[in-house]
Amino acid sequence: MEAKQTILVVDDDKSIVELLRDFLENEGFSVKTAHDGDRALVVLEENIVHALILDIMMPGQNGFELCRQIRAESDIPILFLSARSDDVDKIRGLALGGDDYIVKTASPGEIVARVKAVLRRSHSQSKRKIIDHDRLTLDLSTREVWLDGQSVSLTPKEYDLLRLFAERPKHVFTYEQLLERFWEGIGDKHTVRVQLSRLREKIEPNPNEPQFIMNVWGIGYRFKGE
Amino acid sequence: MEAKQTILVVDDDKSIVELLRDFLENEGFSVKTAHDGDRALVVLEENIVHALILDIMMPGQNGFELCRQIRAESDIPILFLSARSDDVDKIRGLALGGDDYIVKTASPGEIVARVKAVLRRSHSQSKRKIIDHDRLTLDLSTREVWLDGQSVSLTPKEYDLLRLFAERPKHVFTYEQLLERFWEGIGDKHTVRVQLSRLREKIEPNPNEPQFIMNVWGIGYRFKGE
DNA sequence: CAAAAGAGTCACAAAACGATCACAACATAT
DNA sequence: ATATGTTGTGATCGTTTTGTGACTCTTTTG
Repeated sequence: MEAKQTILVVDDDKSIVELLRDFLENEGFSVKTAHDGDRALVVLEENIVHALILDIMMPGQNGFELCRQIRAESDIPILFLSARSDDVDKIRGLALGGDDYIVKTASPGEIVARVKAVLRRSHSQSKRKIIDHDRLTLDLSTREVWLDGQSVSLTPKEYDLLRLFAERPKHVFTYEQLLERFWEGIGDKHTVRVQLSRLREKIEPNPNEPQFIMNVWGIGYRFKGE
Repeated sequence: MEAKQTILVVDDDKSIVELLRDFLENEGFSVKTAHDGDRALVVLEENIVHALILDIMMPGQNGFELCRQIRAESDIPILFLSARSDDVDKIRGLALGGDDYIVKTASPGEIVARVKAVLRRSHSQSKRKIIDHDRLTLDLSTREVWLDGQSVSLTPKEYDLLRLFAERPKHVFTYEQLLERFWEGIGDKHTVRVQLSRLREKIEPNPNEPQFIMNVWGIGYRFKGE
């Protein structure tokens, strides 16, 4: 008894739009359409849309520009449509969280599969994964961190490190493992130490007596147990 | 009455993927496949996968990057595939817990054997790798040690020594073997004795009458047997 | 039982390790 | 272009670990 999911298809080529509408409606989706960027923005404002299929190459305002505007407002997953597969790299660079791309020559089945996959991902992501260690809380979907309910602002690397540790409490990570994972294997232990020092300064009530990230002499670090 | 185990094979080379599928299905595994990292992530979300065979060199997002993303989410064992054996060192650094690697030239039988080994390990590891000798307990993944339930803090060398002994109770290690293994062959018996003296002080209820690490006159040491 | 070799302990110094600061390089946002 | 934030590197300082030498205790052996 699940509500229909709504997909917005944006393409100046009307035959493609109608083709996609057929496939998607067939699969039980509700479909909205737009033939240019401005129209798309209007539709987005007037409807609850769960995902967007967007042609990159459109006259006037192109797909990338539109994408940026949308992204400023929401996290809705976007599936990029492109005629040639050359653009794929560009799209990769642009792609965020739940995004994907399709070449126009893809089969109906494949397109529908991608749409479903993208929706599933954004779904499970919106279920909000949270890690909680009494005083410290991480929200994995928003990358927010709180200490005693107080929001803490971390840099990307700080957050990534903390998340790894918090997800596997008590597990000891060696310097080598951390370097491999966060520094592509280049750098030395010192880099790790400095980074963790900075992280501690932000999340440890008293950095001199760490409560969360403990050092394991000669080996590496681990997140506190119990 | 055991459920089939599912293996995900990720490689851009479709012929290799199908080859592996044949071998593995033949052995009673259920096999999923993906030809790039993004697809792999989707498959992982949609299925219960017990192990992953992953090509390191793939166009676009490479295997290391994918591995990192997966590792952020789960502990699933990963078997790395590589064409050349040069990468082995890198993989070693990256590998955690139950991981392993295979060169593409390996025989079908070998590959299947590795998969099974890795699954066995991850199985017994999820039960946490622990060595227990009634009064003394080691947790190999966190390097923690307890004596009568009381946590004992050991230095790296102390721990490494203890672990070696505890893993092979009753086995006699000569001074020469210990020096070879922990001191790169340089140093003399005296060094070993001092080190073990310190270790005993921490783990022996009464260091004058050792319960765990016994001396073998003129030869070396061994861990107690019953 | 005495001598010799092995084993254990203690104290001290050298070495390795860890934390932090300051600054430069780099990236990002405005 | 400027300002801001992030990250890596080098220098420094305090701490922990570890090797060494002196000394004592124990076991073996003749």
